Amino acid sequence: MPDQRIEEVVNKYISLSFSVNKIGEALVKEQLDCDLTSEQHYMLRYIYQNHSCTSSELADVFSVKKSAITAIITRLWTKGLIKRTRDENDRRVVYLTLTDHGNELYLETEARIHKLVESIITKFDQNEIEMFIKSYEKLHDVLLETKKNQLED
Amino acid sequence: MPDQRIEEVVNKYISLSFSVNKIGEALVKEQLDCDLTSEQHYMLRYIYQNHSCTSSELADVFSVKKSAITAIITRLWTKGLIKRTRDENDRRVVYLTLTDHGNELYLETEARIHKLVESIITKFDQNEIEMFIKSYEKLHDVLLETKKNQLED
DNA sequence: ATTTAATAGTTCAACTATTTAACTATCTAC
DNA sequence: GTAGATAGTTAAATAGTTGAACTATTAAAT
Repeated sequence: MPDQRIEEVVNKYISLSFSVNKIGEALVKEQLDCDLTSEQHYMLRYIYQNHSCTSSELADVFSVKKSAITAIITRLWTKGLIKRTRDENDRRVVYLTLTDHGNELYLETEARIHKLVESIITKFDQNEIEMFIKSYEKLHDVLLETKKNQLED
Repeated sequence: MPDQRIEEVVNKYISLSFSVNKIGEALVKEQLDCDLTSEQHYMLRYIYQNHSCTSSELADVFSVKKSAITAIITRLWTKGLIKRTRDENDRRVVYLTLTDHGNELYLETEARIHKLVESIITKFDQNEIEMFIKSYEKLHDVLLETKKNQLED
């Protein structure tokens, strides 16, 4: 690829990713309950999908410090959406799981978000969206790799 | 597309977009000066690309309320990175422009981010990245349309 | 011309998210 | 047993965001 085209693609990617993210987040936020924030929802999502997880795991996945996770999960705990359980073999470790209420709320919210995303996905033809997802997955892998390389610096 | 596959694609899109955004943002944040936040940088970026803009425009582009913009631009103003100029024909309107310092800082930072994004983009073959960008653009258009439709509700 | 309605941006208070630094257990390695 | 490392928490400070109210200012209606 000629250098000039790379420059254009890079610029386009930066602008698109910014805008897609902003609008995407705003649309998702409208599907949330008034007392659940976007970060909180994604946290419930991760816990739901993994049945249980630790603060360190969340900190890694969300690319933030452990103390940020503590603040968010304390709010979720205060709302009765998650519970904390100490690991019996390593008392430093706390497992986070969803309460019944947390489970219900998550599922209701996620259903609304699914509907939203579905309305968007179905505007693409099948071949195009499959190719897009495949490249998105590759992008994800490249970003993960880049993140790991920078951690080693 | 069969319903089941739609469900899979939707779920995959939600997970990927969350993760790509989180990691992408973390990587970008590492290219910033220690006293410039991600939001502030993107604001400088928008002002730079448009030479001048209003708070309302920024609020629309960033999908936030005008008061959020006021808070951010006041911080940028305090740092000497932008200036405010009242429109002479409509005294309610304030135009935001970059100062020389703001300009310099933006360009330096953006160069580092470009390098980062370039290192990622060049991991794709030309055909794939061109197709990806094309679909990303379409996604952007669909999201914009969806946002507009929801504003009318 | 006057009044009412709408708009741009600001202010304020409250809340959420994030960081850093320090801390309290707890575990691991020697 | 001691030193070092780790998981998660605490506290303070900063940034971002919302909703409500506000101050001009402009536009529309009367």
